[in-house]
Amino acid sequence: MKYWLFKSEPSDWSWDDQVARGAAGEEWSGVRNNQARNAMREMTAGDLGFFYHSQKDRAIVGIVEVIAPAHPDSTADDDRWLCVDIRAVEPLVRPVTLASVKAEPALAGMALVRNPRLSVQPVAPEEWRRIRTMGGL
DNA sequence: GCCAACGTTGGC
DNA sequence: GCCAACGTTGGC
Repeated sequence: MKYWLFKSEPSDWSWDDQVARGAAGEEWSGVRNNQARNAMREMTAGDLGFFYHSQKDRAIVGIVEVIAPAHPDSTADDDRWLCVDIRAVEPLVRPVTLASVKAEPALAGMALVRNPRLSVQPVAPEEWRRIRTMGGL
């Protein structure tokens, strides 16, 4: 079981959009970055991830589950890009803001803090537990 | 709206 | 293969 973080602009694809897809989930398509692609390649069905809103919100708002491992991204014009399928599991009771992540020394190593532009990134188990707790779960 | 950080492109 | 120029992302 591994943990991840998926970043999205809510005006583009929001947590509410994700929830609306229900158990069928949705392809996490459109990733055009090698590091993010490599992260998705390591995912297996059953892995869990945080759903993060960038831009105006800047907060982790929910938990998602990987329901299909990496496969070619049909929205790409060549075959080197991949996507996984994810479904919404549950929202955080309280969103965990980027500011509160940055304020927590134990989370200073997260890619969210160190490399804000990486849209799909791994999360360490201890980071996962801490953010879940901060989010009221 | 601005700008820093990063990735990609293309000339050499 | 290097590196300058450019485009994009995302925090502020």
